[in-house]
Amino acid sequence: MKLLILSKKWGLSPLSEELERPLMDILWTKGSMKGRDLYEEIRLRRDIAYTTALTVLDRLSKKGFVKKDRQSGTILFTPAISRQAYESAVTERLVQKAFEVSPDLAVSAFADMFSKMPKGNFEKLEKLLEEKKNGESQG
Amino acid sequence: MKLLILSKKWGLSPLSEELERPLMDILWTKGSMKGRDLYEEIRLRRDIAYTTALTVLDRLSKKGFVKKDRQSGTILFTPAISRQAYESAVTERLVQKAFEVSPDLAVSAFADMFSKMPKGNFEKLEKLLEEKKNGESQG
DNA sequence: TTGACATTCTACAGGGCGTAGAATATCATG
DNA sequence: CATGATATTCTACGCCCTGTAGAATGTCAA
Repeated sequence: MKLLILSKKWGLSPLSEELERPLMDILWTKGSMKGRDLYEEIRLRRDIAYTTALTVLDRLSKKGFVKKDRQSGTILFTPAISRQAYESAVTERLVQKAFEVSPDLAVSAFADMFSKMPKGNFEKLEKLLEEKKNGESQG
Repeated sequence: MKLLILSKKWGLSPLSEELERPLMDILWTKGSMKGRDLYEEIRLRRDIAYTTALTVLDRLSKKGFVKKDRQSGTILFTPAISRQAYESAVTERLVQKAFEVSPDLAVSAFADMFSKMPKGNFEKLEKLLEEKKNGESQG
């Protein structure tokens, strides 16, 4: 099974770096939090109002990124999707789009990328490719 | 030298598929055109006003995608960047972003991509990688 | 100078997001 | 149960991007 984060209204929305992503980062790091604590945390970095944080958090929940569980009056915010899953979905989308534009160019862009990276990844890729070549498509 | 299509205001703007891209496609295909002709062309696909097409064309020129040359009253619109260059810049950006999110995940996303592709690309990549490995970074 | 045609200006709508005050809900406690 | 503290939701505005197009203005041949 594959998480897609695709809704009618927000086709994958790579979270905005401005506020959404930072908020998710906090949540991903801390696990579950009350709005107030989340606010305290984000406040360390940006000078915004409490309601601003809460509004965005609410939108995030409507987009399916955050789960809200009422714990007697106070709501507990929890990531509805793991950082891993999110990053995975995003990279997948990006890569997919790159190939949509042009497989050839995508391939060279990648090759290029590798020429600027630590050797380690090189072997990693070759290994992955080798696996794929031999057809283990483990899901 | 590397085309970036980056402006203060429009950081790479992958052209919208709605109108911008279709217009550029026409321009890329036909080379240079007068506004009227371009309009006739786009009109075959979408029912919009002449000024709509011209407005978008104008914005495109402000973004640096289109060059406008006045030919006695009438303007000749010409792509300021080739389709190739555009696609190249876009895929590069996409790939780059994928790696920014997570090199590991980017690599597997790519490997994944390859497992669903014609064999040809497989060898192509291996060849490219081989080249990079041996350090020919031809510009 | 005028009329036909082209280009530019101005404007609005709609969606996303940051922003936050107003309104409302929840709950412990008196 | 009423109240006040605290939390959540509603409503709204601004800004940006893009599609949309009429109004205003420019260009040129006749």
